[in-house]
Amino acid sequence: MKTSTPAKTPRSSLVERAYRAIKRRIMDNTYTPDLQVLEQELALQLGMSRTPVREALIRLEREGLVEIVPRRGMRVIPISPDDMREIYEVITCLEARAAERLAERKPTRAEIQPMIDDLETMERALAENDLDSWAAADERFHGHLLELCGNRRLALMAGTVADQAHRARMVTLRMRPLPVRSNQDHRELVEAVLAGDARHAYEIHHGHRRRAMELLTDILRRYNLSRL
Amino acid sequence: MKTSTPAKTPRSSLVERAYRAIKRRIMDNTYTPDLQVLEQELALQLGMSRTPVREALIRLEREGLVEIVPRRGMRVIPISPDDMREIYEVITCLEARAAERLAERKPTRAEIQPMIDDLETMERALAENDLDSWAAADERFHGHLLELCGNRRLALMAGTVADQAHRARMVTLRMRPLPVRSNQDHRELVEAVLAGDARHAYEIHHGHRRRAMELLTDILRRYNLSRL
DNA sequence: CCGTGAAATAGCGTATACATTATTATGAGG
DNA sequence: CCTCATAATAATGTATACGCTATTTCACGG
Repeated sequence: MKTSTPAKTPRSSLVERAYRAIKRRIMDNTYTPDLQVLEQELALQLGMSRTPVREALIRLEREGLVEIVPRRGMRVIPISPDDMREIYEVITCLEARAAERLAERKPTRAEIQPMIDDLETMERALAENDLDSWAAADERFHGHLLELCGNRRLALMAGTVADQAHRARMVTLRMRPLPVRSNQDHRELVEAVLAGDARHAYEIHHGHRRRAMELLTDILRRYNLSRL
Repeated sequence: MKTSTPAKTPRSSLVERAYRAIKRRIMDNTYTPDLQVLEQELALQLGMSRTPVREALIRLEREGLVEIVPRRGMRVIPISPDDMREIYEVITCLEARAAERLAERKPTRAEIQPMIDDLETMERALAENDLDSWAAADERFHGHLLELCGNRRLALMAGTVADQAHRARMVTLRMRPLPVRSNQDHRELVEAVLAGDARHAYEIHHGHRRRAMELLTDILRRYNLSRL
């Protein structure tokens, strides 16, 4: 009988490093949608050969972050108002269900402490007018909601599609009104979850995301940002 | 199984061929979850080198169909009752929204003709007790709903996660009661869509998928199928 | 100056080579 | 016969090689 332990994938593989590095540069807008970056160039910058770079690019392509154009290299996929709507529609369905599911589980305060921490960070950040810190905590809050909801596939998909909108959200961060209502929504969600009121949790979060969608698509349209 | 080929990539690329071939074998249960298939083996069978095989496997891994275990090759991911629940939960949110969206658009009968054709095929198949033909039309029906809903990201995600459950659905096809209610749901959905009644379309489809979820998870549990 | 086609170039897709490392096999000692 | 250390093996992860073809360059005629 073989007592073979499942071999672990090396977390520090070159593919993994390439994936992370390229993804980071996409997220922080180092690579903009008009820029073409060649495989060879990436390989050179990352100090590795084209092979792991290619494999990382395939992952990023599947996540909807880049497009691989033969002979042109990779290109970050730009976000139009319609894309934003598509993305938020998906997020809205999935996260609202996550909220509902989490509330159904009637978690203890300790279990959702990460969300509560994020909530408090957001409130402090808003009071101090620190939008960057607010945005970071907002993303963590939504991430924790997904993590805690208990459906890994749902979490993965919602996270993937949310990442597609990250750059656009950052760019528009200062074109939005202050996220006062957002913070209210977050607090109400936490309360509904703690109360185990699944229906209410669903409704709150659904409305929360839907309003964000309207807000963002409006901004993109108003400022004529069709290829963010 | 539908594999949208990015127009840019030559449809005859080896990666694409490998992807299709391996995916087909997974879907029709040629490769079962316990079977380990090595990269080299796949390459040999497909008459190509390991490189395109690896790239295809990365795609399949991102779609949640296989796991790549270093030194053990690829392994089809088995479906447990909990997995089935996760999958159907995602499908339920997304497809219900797709139905709602489609109805909102108030499409003409001609626009949704593909769905109507599938519907009729399903009704005929059920009358003739041809379950395989029914199942194929059922998949096409849901695929067409997604295609027509007008949100490509939503369609892609729902399709991807639905594919994860394909094998399990096929295996349990004959353990279910006859899909009489299913056909009713489908017809009602089409009618609600044609009437432009978005709310109703949402409710019908949501219930439809939720019932399917309960049915399937029950069957998996009852027959003790924990690694399908 | 502009359009056209041939030649040059570049970048990719795929194959192959190679080093690393987990797994299996081997063997000695108890 | 079993245990543990060590050697052999195998499959991967990554690098490199190479030919194909789209794109660009460039010469030349209109």
